[in-house]
Amino acid sequence: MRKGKSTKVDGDDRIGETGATPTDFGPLATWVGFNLRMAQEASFEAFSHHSAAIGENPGRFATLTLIGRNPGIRQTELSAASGRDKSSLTPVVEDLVRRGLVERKRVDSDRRAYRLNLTAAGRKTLALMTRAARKHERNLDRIIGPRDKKRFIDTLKRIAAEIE
Amino acid sequence: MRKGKSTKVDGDDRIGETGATPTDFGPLATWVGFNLRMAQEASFEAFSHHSAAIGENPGRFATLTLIGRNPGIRQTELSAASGRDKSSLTPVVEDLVRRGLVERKRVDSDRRAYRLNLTAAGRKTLALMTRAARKHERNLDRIIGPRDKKRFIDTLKRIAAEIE
DNA sequence: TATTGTTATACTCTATAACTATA
DNA sequence: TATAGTTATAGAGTATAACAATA
Repeated sequence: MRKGKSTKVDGDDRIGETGATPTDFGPLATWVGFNLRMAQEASFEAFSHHSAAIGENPGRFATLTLIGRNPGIRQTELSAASGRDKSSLTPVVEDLVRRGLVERKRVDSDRRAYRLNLTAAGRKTLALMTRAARKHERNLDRIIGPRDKKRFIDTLKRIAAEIE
Repeated sequence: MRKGKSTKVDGDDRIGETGATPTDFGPLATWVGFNLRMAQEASFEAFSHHSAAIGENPGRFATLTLIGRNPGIRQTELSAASGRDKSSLTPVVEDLVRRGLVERKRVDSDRRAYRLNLTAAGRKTLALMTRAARKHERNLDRIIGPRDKKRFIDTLKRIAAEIE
């Protein structure tokens, strides 16, 4: 969780005044990278709040969605799909299993691997989170405007795919 | 640092086939929040690479820029401007001072506080990072397209400011 | 009493490398 | 030899709470 960000600062007398002076962000203010980060952090935190009301967090949401959409997915696949190392996923899956949201079954044809599936409780939690996500999306839609949304998402996708 | 993300997964036989099957991202694929995160991570990682070539990281860049643009800024102001708790900033500033990029001076009129300024070495490092950032921005510009850039940044700013 | 910055502590998320058990 | 998943470990980045010095 993150502190609310404020652009104003108090008690700033470095330019010989006694009143508050806004901080100068310099070139940061006009750069895509910086604004991308600020927008993502704000959006992420807002969704964290919605998720917390369900007792979950945004990362769990992505994991549950991927498992729900790809029944029987194996951990290595899941790790590739979410762009995280498989070792990063171990504690996440462990937590979901422990809380009864996901079940693991050994694969008969390859006994090294597990298949992951949502349990009934997992589906229920995913449904709750999906509802929260839709609400969050409606907030974002309101800000972006329906006309620009498609192009906006397309640009984000191209950044993720093409940046080097 | 993060693994490259791949959408394809291998060895997926969960739907009775032997060939590779793309993972289904379900509603994630069309949601702003998710794509915002993916784009930000990709952009951040790309800039991390550029920064690493200078021996720095993106977080240091923002801090150095804020100090450079606001000479004599105090740590509490800096923490407000960057949206982080003051205690999170202590080790960052300590590191910058230790490496000779930033200097701290006690404020005469308020001996609890410090003022932060870049040293000559700090200005030099900031100049190098700024150059790397410009290169990174040119990559982003190429992807976004000059026509859409202004609107894209404006949308990001509004998300950061208005999301709840 | 309130504020500035530090310290102690803890939590989340991530990675690499070495390991096991299988293939 | 190679792969699936775990363990051990580490690092970055963040927060809260308590603290000393000063206001």
